[in-house]
Amino acid sequence: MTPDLSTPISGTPGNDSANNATRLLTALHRRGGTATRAELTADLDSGRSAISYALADLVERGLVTVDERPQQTATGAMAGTGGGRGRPSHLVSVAPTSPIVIAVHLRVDTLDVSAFELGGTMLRIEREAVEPSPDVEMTMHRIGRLVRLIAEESRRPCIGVGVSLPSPVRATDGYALAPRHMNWSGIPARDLVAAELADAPALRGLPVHVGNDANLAALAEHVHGAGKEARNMLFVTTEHIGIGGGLISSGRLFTGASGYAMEVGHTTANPGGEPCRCGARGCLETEADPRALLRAAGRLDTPTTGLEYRARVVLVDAAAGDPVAREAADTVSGRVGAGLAVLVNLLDPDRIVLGGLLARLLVVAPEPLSNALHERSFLERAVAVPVVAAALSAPALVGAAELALTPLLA
Amino acid sequence: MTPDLSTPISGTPGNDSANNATRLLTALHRRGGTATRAELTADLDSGRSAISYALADLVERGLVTVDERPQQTATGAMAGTGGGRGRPSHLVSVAPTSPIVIAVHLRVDTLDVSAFELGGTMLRIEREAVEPSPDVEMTMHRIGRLVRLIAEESRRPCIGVGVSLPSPVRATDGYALAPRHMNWSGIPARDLVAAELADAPALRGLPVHVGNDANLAALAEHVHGAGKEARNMLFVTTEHIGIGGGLISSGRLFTGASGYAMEVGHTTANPGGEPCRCGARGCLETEADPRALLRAAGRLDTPTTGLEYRARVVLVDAAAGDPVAREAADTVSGRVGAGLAVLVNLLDPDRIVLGGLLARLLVVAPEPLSNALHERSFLERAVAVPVVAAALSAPALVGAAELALTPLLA
DNA sequence: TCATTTTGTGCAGACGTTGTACAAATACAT
DNA sequence: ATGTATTTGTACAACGTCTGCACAAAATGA
Repeated sequence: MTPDLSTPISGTPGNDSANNATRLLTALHRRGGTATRAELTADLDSGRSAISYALADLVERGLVTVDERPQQTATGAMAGTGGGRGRPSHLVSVAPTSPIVIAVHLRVDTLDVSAFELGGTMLRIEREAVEPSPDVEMTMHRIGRLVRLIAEESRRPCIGVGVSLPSPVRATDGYALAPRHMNWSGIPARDLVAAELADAPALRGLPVHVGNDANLAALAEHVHGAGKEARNMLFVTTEHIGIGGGLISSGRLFTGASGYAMEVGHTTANPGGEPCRCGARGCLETEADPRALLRAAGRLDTPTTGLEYRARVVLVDAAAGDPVAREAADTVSGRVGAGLAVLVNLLDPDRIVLGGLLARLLVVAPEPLSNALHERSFLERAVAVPVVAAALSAPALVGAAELALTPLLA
Repeated sequence: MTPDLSTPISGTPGNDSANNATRLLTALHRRGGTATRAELTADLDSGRSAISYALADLVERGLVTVDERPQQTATGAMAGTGGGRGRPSHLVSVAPTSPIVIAVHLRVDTLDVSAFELGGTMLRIEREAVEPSPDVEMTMHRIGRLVRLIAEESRRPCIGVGVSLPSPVRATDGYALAPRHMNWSGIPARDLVAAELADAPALRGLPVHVGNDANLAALAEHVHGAGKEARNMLFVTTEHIGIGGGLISSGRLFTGASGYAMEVGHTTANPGGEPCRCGARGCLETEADPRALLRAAGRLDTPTTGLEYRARVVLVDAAAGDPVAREAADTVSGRVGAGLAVLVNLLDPDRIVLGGLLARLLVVAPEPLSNALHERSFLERAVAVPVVAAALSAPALVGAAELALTPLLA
């Protein structure tokens, strides 16, 4: 049984995308793919019969299944309900026949390709190592091969491919402007990936969505991770070299007009600090990425190999009591706080999520960060923005899946 | 005939606000209050009968009127249509019985209170001078008196009051955190204005909306001014002291989680410049507000009187050939460009609108600004963001009206 | 005067949503 | 066991919005 997506998941005959069926599917997705009918009814705050109607639609399309008699555990307690009084609620789940998406995440040293279903569940992942400064064409071939492999072996309809790249990505055509540290000058990423899919009849013409890695990580943390409850979430991360950022505004990913928004690397974190390639001094990128931490710890000898790992070691040493490492962690932590303050003044988030090395830094040295944030930001006088570490292990990959799922949930 | 707003301008029985009637009203509003049916049909791209249906609703409610026989001019050309072939389109206008809103704009030296109707037409304005460091209670009384006066004399139903304040405003309760340069410490603005309305039976309980002046100016320029075509518009302005900003994201005002977003005054414009009250150096606020221009021109003798006017004189002199004034204008212009570059890297707007003194500066000295913007911003490599001067004479006032109208158009 | 073009209207039908009343399924007290 | 309270799912009728089609209306141009 293949799901029927030929007709739009309607709404008013015309152009309404905020109908109950779509909202229901979105609510189920945000709950991780499994929820009771009662929970979904509460999420949508409509009547129970509205849910019946919408649910029937989704079931008929093969997108969800309803278990009317949730399995009783050995003790007799219900699986889905809280165990209260009253008739136990049916359990709604993503159907095993429901469509999947393929997510691709290209990093400096690894390539991840993965299948996701509704709810954000990762079904399978393939990881390959990437050599430094890889060949564009060969990399695209490898992406294409893995996507085809996973899509075919999954034996489920695939409705889209999401690609996460370490580069600003033009929204109109998925062109990657400047893939960071790949020695690539700019590539028409969406078209290149789409061309790879043209070889497989089943995948030809499949929509390909491309996004910036940090933006997608922000999206993922918002939907499934540490920013679930937030509606205006600022995400900042660092991996390898440079700083990436993403913003969720009113529950939606803030992309800017062209898709280049939230290049936070050149926010001032330390006026009069190290000179940056952008011409200014003391940018977040030069003061708080793995290189900066290694430099502060006096360990920046071999420039560009295993930066992130070696920076993590500094944090481990700091936690273990190494005074030099501790000093370095505190210094960088303060710089991060100062940079975040600038962003808070501009963006007024209700939550800040830190990813990559910054998440680990937050655990090892939280005080300098929050102190600097409080001192420097005007809004902190009125609202204390919680700063938390990211919750997902592969946020950009999940975000790429999220991107490919949006047409279904929009 | 008073318009009937008791039932929601429906849509689906439940909670749909994106129905044709509302969309039609919004389209009419954005066209300035007058449009042909054909134009509205195109704006909504639905069938003609859908417009018929929605329009009948709005006419019945007394919100709009339809002129079926648009006046022919002396030459015989139609007023509304382009004069092409075919049946001429009916002319749709905001009804003279339609509701109005009252807009209030409090500045350091003036208080404006004004009536607006749908379409953004200002019906009447009352302006009073405000003494430096005014008494809060007295100022609120004056606001209340003018609002009641205008609302009563307009003889039309009033559906809301919008208030623009030179302060960050908390979204939840309309509390003005720190009214700039008023010597006020923070006031529950919404409640105070609402209390003033309680005296007049006709206005009691009327919704009061409070917003930051720069945010509201941004909103106004987006809907009726220089940012009409933009969907991601950055607005920056300066009046008297300090720098204000606002952002339109995907066609909607970006407020942040609490309403404090876009405090752009402390964006770095000149690393190592003048020390700022925020602790950093070279903030936009210290490098590009009227004081900064006066300082650069060597005319900052008497600190805080008529700053904006005297700064304008500097620009006039610069345009007339005064070398010192010219040098000052060029310097400040470059600083503005550098500050905008930081914002462009973060926010990726498709248009920048400058208001107040910055609009005049843009006319007198555009090159240093655009050069600095191009040099410093990464995105400029890919997209050249147009920078234009504001088009409205009282944008914050119009924005306050816009704020009060949103419940009708949402 | 007639064809062409563009625009408004009437009408029937479809569809999503809701509210109400009722049935089903549990926990808890007796 | 039995009944009551509580919570949840379903059937059904009604409503209101939107659409598409066919037709009428109002202009231009040959």
